Amino acid sequence: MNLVRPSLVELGSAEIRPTALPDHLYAVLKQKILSCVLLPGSRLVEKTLCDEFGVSRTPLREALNRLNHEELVILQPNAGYRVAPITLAGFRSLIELRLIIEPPASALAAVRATPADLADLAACADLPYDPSHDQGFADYCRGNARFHLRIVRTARNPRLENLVMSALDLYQRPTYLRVGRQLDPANPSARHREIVAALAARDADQARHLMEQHIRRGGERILEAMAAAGYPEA
Amino acid sequence: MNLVRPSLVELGSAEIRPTALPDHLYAVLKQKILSCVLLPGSRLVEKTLCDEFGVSRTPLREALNRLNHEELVILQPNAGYRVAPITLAGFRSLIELRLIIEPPASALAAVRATPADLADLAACADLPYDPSHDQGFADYCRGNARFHLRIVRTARNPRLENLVMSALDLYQRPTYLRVGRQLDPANPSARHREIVAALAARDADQARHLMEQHIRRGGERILEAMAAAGYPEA
DNA sequence: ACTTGCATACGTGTATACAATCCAGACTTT
DNA sequence: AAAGTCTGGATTGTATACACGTATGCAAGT
Repeated sequence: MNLVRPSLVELGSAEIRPTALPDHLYAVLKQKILSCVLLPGSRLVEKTLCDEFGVSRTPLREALNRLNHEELVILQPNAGYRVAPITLAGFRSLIELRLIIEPPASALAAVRATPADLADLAACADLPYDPSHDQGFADYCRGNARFHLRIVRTARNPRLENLVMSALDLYQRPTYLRVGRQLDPANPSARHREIVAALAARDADQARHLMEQHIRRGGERILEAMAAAGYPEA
Repeated sequence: MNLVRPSLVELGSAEIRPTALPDHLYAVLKQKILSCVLLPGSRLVEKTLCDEFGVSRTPLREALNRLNHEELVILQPNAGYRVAPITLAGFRSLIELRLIIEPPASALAAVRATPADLADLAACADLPYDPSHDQGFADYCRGNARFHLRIVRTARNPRLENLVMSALDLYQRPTYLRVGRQLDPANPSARHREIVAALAARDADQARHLMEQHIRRGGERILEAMAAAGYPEA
């Protein structure tokens, strides 16, 4: 490698020693895909990316393989890579997954939350919601994901946490494409606060129920917007 | 590559064209790890494995990376690979995951099952249970996994299917170590048939409930045996 | 005897060269 | 003119050589 590695824009995080090359490439590519800087369906060529990042094919291929197994890029053997397309069926299965995992995880969180968790969650619940600017919209999306992830973390099961993290990642892509952006009715902070209140009251059933409603409504809204925008079924 | 690739023992499956090298290595290593031919904690060295399989490091590393991300092997940077250890906490989180996913998936299956699904499931429900021989025990484990996977497939959500597949894989390892083998009370075929009956009756709630009981009991039994066998908490 | 420092060997991390495969376009043939 | 085939280029798949970091064993000093 003969190029200085560009430092990953990492908000707040210390980033002491330079990240391992494949991890770094993975993170950057993933960010570009999730934020639709690399559009769904666009072609990815190893050589081109190597030149762009100033690395050889070996670490890059490791990153692409990882993205491939997470279904963010598609690799047709001996043919090439493409950024995974966005489909209605794919998004539906994602909503279904979230509906299965996050409500029970919230119920667990109601049982297992410490006072520190609750304080943290209360701080995460309120989101800055300013859809008039791109940056404001992006901040809102990240804040929303952070809240949901923080809930699952409170359930104290690392497997669940990883799963939801991955699901939220995939979830952000249609959102970033501004599908359903204008349809956003109101800031979901109110609903978030209700959920936190249920956790604080140790009301597992209520937490489960509120989370289910919350995810279902948001998912249906985006799904409708996607259908209206003409995304393919599969 | 100058060596004939050993064909993967694939029961029934056609295996038309030779599998891609990394996929093949991944499958073989995974099988060895899950069946505890490669014991938890044992060291894996790239060069050694390369010689053994007659391939170069590139495709092998791809397989190891995949296993690493699935938490079947652990890689400490610049130090080496080890087969992931088995811990009580890890297994507990796995049970919790199955308890969250499979019961709702069964409920979905009750709604979405076709007559063909039901026939298939009925055929999968009965397991050959002969714990007196190693082979009989292994067959039982595989049959059990196949049944649970067939249920989830009936839910018609590929994401759920992949998740449960991965969870069942990890689940088999403690079982293969014969932990809790002698404690096995009876063939679970009866419980499986009850679940299939609930699906056939389109009784989603009953299917969910039965599946939850089934997983909880099996999990607790293995967990107790693991604790008795002295597996570490973490 | 125990600790500390260094040298060496071992194993992973990266780069690059080579082989196999697929696709596109042009040419030939019917 | 249409269809089939062949050839060239592009891109991934694999192998291998080199660079770097880490651990281990030995020796010297306390």
